[in-house]
Amino acid sequence: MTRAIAESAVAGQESDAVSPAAPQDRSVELIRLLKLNERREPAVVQVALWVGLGIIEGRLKPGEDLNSVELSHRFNSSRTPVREALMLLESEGLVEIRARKRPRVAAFTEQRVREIYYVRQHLLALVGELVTAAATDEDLVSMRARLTRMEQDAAANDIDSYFWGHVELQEEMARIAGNETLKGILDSLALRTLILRHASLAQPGRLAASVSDQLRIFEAIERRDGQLAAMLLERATVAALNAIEMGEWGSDDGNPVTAR
Amino acid sequence: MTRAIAESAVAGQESDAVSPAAPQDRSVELIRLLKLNERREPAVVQVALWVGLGIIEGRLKPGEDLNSVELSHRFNSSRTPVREALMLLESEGLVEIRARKRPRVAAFTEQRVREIYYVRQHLLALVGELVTAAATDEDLVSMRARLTRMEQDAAANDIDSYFWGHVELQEEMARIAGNETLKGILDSLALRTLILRHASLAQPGRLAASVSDQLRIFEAIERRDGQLAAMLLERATVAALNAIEMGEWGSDDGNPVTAR
DNA sequence: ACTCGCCTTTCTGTCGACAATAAGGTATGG
DNA sequence: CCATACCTTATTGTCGACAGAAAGGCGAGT
Repeated sequence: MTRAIAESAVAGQESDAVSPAAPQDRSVELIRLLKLNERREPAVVQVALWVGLGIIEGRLKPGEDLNSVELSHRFNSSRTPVREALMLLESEGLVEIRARKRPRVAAFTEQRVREIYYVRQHLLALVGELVTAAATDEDLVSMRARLTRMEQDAAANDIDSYFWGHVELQEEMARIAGNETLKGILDSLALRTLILRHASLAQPGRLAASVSDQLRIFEAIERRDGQLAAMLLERATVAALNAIEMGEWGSDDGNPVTAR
Repeated sequence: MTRAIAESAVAGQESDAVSPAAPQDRSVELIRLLKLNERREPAVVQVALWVGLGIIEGRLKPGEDLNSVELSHRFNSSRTPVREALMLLESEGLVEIRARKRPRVAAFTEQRVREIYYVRQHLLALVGELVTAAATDEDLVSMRARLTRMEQDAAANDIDSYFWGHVELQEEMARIAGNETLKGILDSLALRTLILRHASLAQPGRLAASVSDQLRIFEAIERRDGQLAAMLLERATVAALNAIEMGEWGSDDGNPVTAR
């Protein structure tokens, strides 16, 4: 029996109480990322959020079993909505479901992470160009406000809050870019790397570097220099990958990774 | 009650018998595209294939209701596997499921199609570069063989067979490119446009133009000119979109669409 | 004839139960 | 002591039933 789930939280409804800033903001954001807005059967959403957040925050480890009967007990429901929630998470790459085997928390190879960042890098470049062309003055104001908050988070060394602010900023840029398909793909890719990104931000100096990158990107957009914005976004993405690789696998040397 | 499903096929197992060439090849290809290999509960696969093929072939029209109880009767199963199959198709964008409403065949706006092609265009350019760098001699032989078959299909004006050959060729290129994530995204995008692509190939001259495009792309790969391959793939994708837009919405003028 | 609201029917989401299968543990043999 | 085969247990996938929500039809009122 998999006891890990039973140990890792108590009530099932409120397993937060960890972060000081925004207790349910991340749930709201995750609901958007998982597209749970439309498909809002309460039980399904509840399970998907708890498991999804658990994976992203590292409470549930890669490869760990996700026992559907135990989850159903935890949420006082039957296995049907649990299975549905797990399938939703599977479609976003957070969970692996193979026939007749226990669902597991998805595990990435280093190769897979490189792949994701390679695609992300190029898609974010597209976003950079599109967002520069499409951003209204209000959009710029909104983005600037977000950046200010992120700067404050960074100054306070509040990694968690900065992290989610960063996620929301990229989501907003994708929205402004006006290509829902592109946004959906980026959301999906973002989800798969959330846990890694979160960890990489904890590295010394990484937070400051990220803030600096985001500021330069915003300035390029503000000056309507789409090519520059695209290039900066691309480089910032490569930098994020490098940070992840150093943190996660302890890159033997400091060579920048040429994402393939 | 939705009678459409009941009318549009009889047995539920074999609803092909339409094309002369490869009766189940397209099922095999669709199984790959829908990633049903690993998740091979027979009932689920059966339903997903029947509905998915129905959507792609146009047997099931956009917006049409997908009554789960009727589908379960059709396949002598309960609604559980049917629901699961529909969720799989939803995650690939072929079906829309909203809470407490009937699942429907997904309907695209023209805007959405443009979005998809905009992303596809850029991702295929990436594939062009990667595949040129990574293709072994055997890969080239295999691609050449595919192209030969496609030429024959085109000469025989066998749109259906050419169409699936084209799908398989792009799948193979993505595979050779060696980025599974990229391949997965392209598969997903491809699925959503299969029905449109199929229709657009029926336009006079479109088949020949497509063959010509594919040949030039292959030659660029063969000569290891990645940049050219990328550019040609991008242009071919734009051309495909133009064909779709003319066919589907009867473009008022002949101006090439600048995919946005 | 047309609109609005009620009522019936149909369908979805959920549940607990059951058979089949995988996982894990135990005993057996080398 | 380790490996293998068997057996027990736990877990999955499926089913039919049921409550509640949509959808559609019907009638009353204008």
